[in-house]
Amino acid sequence: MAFSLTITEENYLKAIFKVSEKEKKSASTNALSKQLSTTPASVSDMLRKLSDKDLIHYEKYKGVSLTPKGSRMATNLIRRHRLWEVFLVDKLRFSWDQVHDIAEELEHIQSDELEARLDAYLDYPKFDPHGDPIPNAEGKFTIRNQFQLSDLTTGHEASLVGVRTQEKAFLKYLNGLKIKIGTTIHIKEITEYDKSMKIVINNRDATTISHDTAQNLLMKRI
Amino acid sequence: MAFSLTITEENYLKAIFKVSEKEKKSASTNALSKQLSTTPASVSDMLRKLSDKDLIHYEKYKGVSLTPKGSRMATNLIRRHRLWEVFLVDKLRFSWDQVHDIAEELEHIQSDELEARLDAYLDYPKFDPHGDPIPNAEGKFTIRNQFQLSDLTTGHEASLVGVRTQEKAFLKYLNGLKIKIGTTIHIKEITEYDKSMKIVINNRDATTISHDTAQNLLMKRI
DNA sequence: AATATTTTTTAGATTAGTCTAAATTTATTA
DNA sequence: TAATAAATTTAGACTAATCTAAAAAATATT
Repeated sequence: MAFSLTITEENYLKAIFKVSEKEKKSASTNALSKQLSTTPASVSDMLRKLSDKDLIHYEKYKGVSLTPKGSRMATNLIRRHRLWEVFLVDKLRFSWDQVHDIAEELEHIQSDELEARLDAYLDYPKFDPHGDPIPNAEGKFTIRNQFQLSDLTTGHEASLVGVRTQEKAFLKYLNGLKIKIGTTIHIKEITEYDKSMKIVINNRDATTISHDTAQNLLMKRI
Repeated sequence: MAFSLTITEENYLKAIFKVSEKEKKSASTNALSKQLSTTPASVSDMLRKLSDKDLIHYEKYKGVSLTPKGSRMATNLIRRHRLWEVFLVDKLRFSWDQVHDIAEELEHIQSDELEARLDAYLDYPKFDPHGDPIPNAEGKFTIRNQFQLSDLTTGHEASLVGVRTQEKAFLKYLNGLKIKIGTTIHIKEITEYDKSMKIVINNRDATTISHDTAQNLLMKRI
């Protein structure tokens, strides 16, 4: 029996998934309140509710983790979110910095049939427009060999497969540099004192990027 | 300043629009409670709120009508609903009896940009999969010369442009008869006592339909 | 180990949307 | 037109999600 959650409950599950993934351990009340822009008190309340529904493992003062059931629902939301992002970029020609908020709403539309048909219509994409993997219907993520551009040394080149942050300002900055998924980056020089990099983009434009930027670019060998 | 309403408020506006249109006058509390499957008490509460926001004209015990502002919001919801239905049928290959409930959720996604891009992607459709007109961005509906199949006499033929009800059972019945938008119907015979009609569909299959069915088929001359 | 600090939970309130039951207004009909 | 019925509104209560302030537990520090 497919029981359904409120949008708020769904957002809590997603937040728990994200925080646990980032911190590599159970999520704290405080971390969740930050992720969700609510107060810790609200989080405590909701954790009790989600626990009653068997979606999370929760012991007071000990942090939370998802049960298999909660995890399935969270990955399904991520799947829907990323499928909609592909739709918005590939079909409706939105740019990659415009799609997050809209997909944040679209992911809550309740229909397995819609999810399946959208997936087929988009030709079963494995990655979203930011290079993040789209879990399959069973919740499995494709793992990819990737590394930060900042890990590369002078003279080497690599191809962009993803970004580590989706801040709009960052994505727009990349637009300006004509850097997108698939773009080739060649490292010409690394400044020693601040690790900034002189790079060539797609064998055409030369520019210099900060270490911070280089850390946010996920690459694969060509 | 584009202020936004809750999904519930939006649904009330749509209900008021629909009831007023059907009854050709201001909507009563009871009619709205039926349309929305709530109690009259809930409707009274909400009417006060919508009135405070200048979305409806409301005098206690006198029924309600939409203000220009409320009307704009209602027609915009109808526009979005119908655009999504076109998407679901034309692009995702849903059948016309499956799309209402999903569009009912999709219409509430808040993004003018999304609406505009979807419209362009679908090539600015003027009618939805049930033949209902899609209002333009200014809220204007295309008016069409149409009549019920039941108004036609023996020997004449016409082409289906819409349906008067979207009950799933009715739409599925039409699927079974291979009747859809654009289908040609030729009237062979009308039984006098119950007004049932012997018809030929697309110059191929002959069948008999009830007067009730004939009243729900909207046609245009060929 | 005792104290101070941080984190988390509880208590009590608030808002949106809903309900039932009672009160009030409007409409119908005898 | 007075009585009855129907429609509508109000009163009071409930749930979900949130908040602030206070209490309690866990962690860090001296």
